[in-house]
Amino acid sequence: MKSEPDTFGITELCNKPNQTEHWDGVRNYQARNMMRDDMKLGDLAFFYHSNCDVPGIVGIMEVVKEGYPDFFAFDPDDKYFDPKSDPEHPRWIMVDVKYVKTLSRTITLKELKFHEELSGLALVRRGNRLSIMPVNKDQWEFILALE
DNA sequence: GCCAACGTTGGC
DNA sequence: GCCAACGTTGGC
Repeated sequence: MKSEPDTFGITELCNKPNQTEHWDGVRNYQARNMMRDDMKLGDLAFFYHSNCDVPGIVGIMEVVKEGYPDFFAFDPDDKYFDPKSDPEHPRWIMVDVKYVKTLSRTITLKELKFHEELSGLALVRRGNRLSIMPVNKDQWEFILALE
């Protein structure tokens, strides 16, 4: 799961009450569908810092609440307001994630691209701008072993 | 700051 | 349903 550290980095998540925060503001259907359909309680996710000096994986978090309406879309004053979404028919979904750990070092995008074993990773595929992407078990373990 | 790669919008 | 125009993402 990507986030820009200037906006919301892993340190911010760590400092939240209960080290938990809702992953709001996703306004892409593919990413939404993953939060709605695929992400289950207890699932782990990498925290990825994007659009920064050293893009890469910086930590791990856990899904502590499954998909529910992103209520920021209902607030006309919010940056993520979407008039096409309302409480009766919510268009956007978020999950709650809890901080698990910060990696001892950043596993950089450059590294992830370098390893042949990770060539199937959506993150390293050309032009992929999704903010949430799947990681399978083999990829997960391989990445963790790089730490 | 540049720009490639996408996603979305809206006219037709 | 097509596709040009536009906006956004995000690495570099």
